[in-house]
Amino acid sequence: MIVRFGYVAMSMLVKNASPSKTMTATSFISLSDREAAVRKLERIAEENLANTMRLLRHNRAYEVHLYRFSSKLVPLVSHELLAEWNPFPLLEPAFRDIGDYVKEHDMRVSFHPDHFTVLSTPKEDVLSSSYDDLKRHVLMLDLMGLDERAKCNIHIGGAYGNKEAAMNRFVTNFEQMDAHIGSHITLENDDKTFTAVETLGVCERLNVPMVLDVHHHQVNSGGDELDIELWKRIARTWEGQRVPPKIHVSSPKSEKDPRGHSDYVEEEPLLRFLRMIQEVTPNLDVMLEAKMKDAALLRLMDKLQKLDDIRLVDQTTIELKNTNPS
DNA sequence: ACCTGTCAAGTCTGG
DNA sequence: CCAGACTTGACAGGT
Repeated sequence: MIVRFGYVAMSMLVKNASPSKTMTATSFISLSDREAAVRKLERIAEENLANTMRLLRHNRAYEVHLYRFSSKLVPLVSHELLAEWNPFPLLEPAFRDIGDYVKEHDMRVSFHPDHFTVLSTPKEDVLSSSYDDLKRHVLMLDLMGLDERAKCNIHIGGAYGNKEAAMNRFVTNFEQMDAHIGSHITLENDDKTFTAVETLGVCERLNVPMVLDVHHHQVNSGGDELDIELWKRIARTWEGQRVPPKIHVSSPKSEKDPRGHSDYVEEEPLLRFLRMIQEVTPNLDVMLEAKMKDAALLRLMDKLQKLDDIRLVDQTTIELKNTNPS
């Protein structure tokens, strides 16, 4: 089994390379020259895209093949103050450069729109801004020239006191969307509301791939065990996709705060999972969600490479050998 | 240079 | 019905 690892948005190793710089709405308003304020926002966006390129070069140097873009590349873009603003023509060359680099080096990239993108909502205005947000994320992928292998990962959303109704609303609202947008979406189980089994059910209804978050399942399992049969169903949602299944891993911050994310990732729970699925899954991608980002990734690789059943393929890819053929 | 409070968003909880 | 918690990285203003 071949497993690749990646990290989210920002680097702990590359200094001053934030891809998420922004401006507050308050300070935008406080600038008397609106034209100048908009130009400032555009400069920040260009800086975020330039830093994203720096991070991709860093990823190439460290042989990191998996990366999630920041969802805050363009500051205030969804704010009502800037409803008339369209910065994308200006930013198109920068997006294209990023996409060219991703394709040239065979990287797998994604977005994770923030948790206020909620397709299960009963509110018309929330649904409308959720559509806008997804549209904008897919537009950015389009500007990069990336196809449906590049995903926007979201959660089901709120339950509003009735999970069944909320899931049905999600399905209906999803089906209303342009199929092009839908082809870029993955669904992930969350840490409070929709469990892995519930999320999987929605994925199967919509024929959408599911990103399993192992940590979320630990704190919000609904009593369901993550066994090989459940994994086979999850893996099946990736059939026909041109990318391997992806999972998220992170470790609990503490006993007091089991849902929080710790700085680094414990290897033992991950290894148990990988050893369970290795016979049915030849290729897997693992996104680390740790506070220490790429530093956590390198530390995990350092620990994994010492194990007898693991061989490093490159700096962030392992081969897990099958030591239990039965 | 560093520290503390504030900011974006939607949902959920408590009062 | 409304205020506050939740989450996260970064701004903003202070020392």
